Amino acid sequence: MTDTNALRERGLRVTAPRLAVLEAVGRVPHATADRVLTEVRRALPTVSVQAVYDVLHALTDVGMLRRIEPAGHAARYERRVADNHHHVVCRGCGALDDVDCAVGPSPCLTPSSTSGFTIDTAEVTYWGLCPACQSAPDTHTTRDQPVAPDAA
Amino acid sequence: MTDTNALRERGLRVTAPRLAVLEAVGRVPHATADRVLTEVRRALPTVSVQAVYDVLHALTDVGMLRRIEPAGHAARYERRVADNHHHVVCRGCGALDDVDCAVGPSPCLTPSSTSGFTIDTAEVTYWGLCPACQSAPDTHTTRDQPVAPDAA
DNA sequence: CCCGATTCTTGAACGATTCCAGATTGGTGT
DNA sequence: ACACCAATCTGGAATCGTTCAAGAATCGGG
Repeated sequence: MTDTNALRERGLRVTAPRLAVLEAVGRVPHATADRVLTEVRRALPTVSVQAVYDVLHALTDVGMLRRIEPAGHAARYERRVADNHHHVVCRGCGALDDVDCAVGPSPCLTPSSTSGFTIDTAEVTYWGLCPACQSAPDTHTTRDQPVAPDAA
Repeated sequence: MTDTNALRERGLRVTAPRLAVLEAVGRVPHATADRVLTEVRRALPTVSVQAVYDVLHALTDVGMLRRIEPAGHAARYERRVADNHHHVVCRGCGALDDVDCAVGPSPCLTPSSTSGFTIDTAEVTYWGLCPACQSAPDTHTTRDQPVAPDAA
């Protein structure tokens, strides 16, 4: 299945920015909007900030991308794989990685009392320290030279 | 245990803004910083935005408050009770409520592979619709109640 | 190949939060 | 009680990520 066909199937027009965004998110695991912009501009130097946001929204809406929004950090995007995995976020540098849930397909999905809410999703986020921040306890104050695994 | 004593025990100074913030957060279940500011100003009209943020941070740091940051919404604060409960967030209006985890003390707390991360917390957020938004699917734009503006 | 709807560009605005510098205050030691 | 000094507060401006607005460009069915 090509990206072109995938777009058509969902009733979306096939445009250069959209293909480029899909390619970029596929290549850079958990890219921020800003990172996507940078990547896309290597191929299409003129794409606007707005175009990237529009495309990310459009693709997220039709389920071709998944958006992750760790508290206190910019949103990240990943190509949606059908599985229901979760994420770890580093408290030090914000690095993000995938985590498969150890216990069954959907644990925690059935809260005891929901106060009348209709629940459609349960989202699990793990917080901790990435390997780099474990060995360099206070280095995260240096915002300019992040040791973050996916920052470079 | 008075708030005054609780503050002293943690080595924090006892100031009017701090007591007022504690009182406000205790009274308004999941208040945003802005809401806390409004509440506090009823008693102390001159407190600054900054003072409220400073106090919220200080109290959060020593564990007297817990901060909740639902994706796409302003942070909320609650008086910490020792239990480990989770939260439901309404996709329609951003309403937030407490949820007790149905399955045991800490399910999902042991992910299979953590990519070398040291995990200290597992956070669970449920997403769905609150009772009001279930019966009024698209009406939340016309509501006067200043709940969080939503991207939906 | 033409047209209308969708998508893109540019540029400015936005809300939540933080940074800054200086004035004020709490509470420990005397 | 008194003074002192660091912790705290005030006011205002700045920051980040994201969105709004209006017009120009593009996609793709007929």
